[in-house]
Amino acid sequence: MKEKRQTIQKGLIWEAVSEADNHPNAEQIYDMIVSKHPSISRATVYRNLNMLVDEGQVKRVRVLGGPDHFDRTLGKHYHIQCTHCKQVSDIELLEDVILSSDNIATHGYKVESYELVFNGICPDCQKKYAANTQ
Amino acid sequence: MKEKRQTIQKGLIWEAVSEADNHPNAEQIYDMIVSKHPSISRATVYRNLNMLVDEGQVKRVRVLGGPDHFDRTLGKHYHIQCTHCKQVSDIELLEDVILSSDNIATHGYKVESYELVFNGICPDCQKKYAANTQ
DNA sequence: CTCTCATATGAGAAACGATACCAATTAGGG
DNA sequence: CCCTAATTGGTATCGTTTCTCATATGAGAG
Repeated sequence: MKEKRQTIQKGLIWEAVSEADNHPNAEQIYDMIVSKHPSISRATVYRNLNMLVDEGQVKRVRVLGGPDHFDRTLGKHYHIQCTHCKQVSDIELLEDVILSSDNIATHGYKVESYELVFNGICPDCQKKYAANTQ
Repeated sequence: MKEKRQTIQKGLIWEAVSEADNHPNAEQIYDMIVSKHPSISRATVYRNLNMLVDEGQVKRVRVLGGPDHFDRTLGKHYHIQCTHCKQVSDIELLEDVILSSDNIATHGYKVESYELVFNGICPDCQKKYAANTQ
């Protein structure tokens, strides 16, 4: 029974996500790899990212109205995206949001999950805005 | 000073959102209008939906990994999307989630907003699943 | 070590949602 | 009833992602 081969591309993609500390998106991961392995295809990056997410090795960070980002940190935490530079960062809730099912009027829905995404301005962009008025 | 003309297209689009009780997306709104006004263009639907959102006349409901939906209900509430049929419905939190800034470790970010989107299975799809095993 | 073949890759096309562009139309003030 | 800037319809383009398919390759069998 042959399945799930270990390829050098998959290794490189996992490595890229693991080394990045900035929640890269697929394009950024492609850019990180293409210098070492110029023949890699975008399709391969997307395919393997999906596999790695399915296998639970990396986490997909969806944001609103933009490409998915990918996270090496697997534990439960939330994310904030800079409205200017689109960078994604971790964000922690000191007191976790508890959304128990008896706090939701579901109108017959069976609630499976929720996603909580923050938007804001990152430290770098705050500085830029302070310096010059744009 | 000429600005913000009232066009029949804009009227039809507002009407469609107002009459729909199912948080339609742009394509569904286009479908609703095209029977009465066959010459309308998708571009006009997108343009006017953006205008109506800017003017505060309808609310944009972003979901993760799918087209935006539009809501005639303007007050603060949340949404749930069916993972099967992609239908969007209102959902109310009996006790509102309070995300005060001193409950968030922001790592230097200036938090502006957050979006909370639920996923689940709608009543119709629950029935379908109960009936036949897929 | 080689053969085999199912799985993965690379390259490009296509899907999909949304926006940009531009010539033609039109709302609505004068 | 004009005039003209705002809006429209049609199409091209964009950004992100998936699909297709011929070629290449990992890894188990011999």
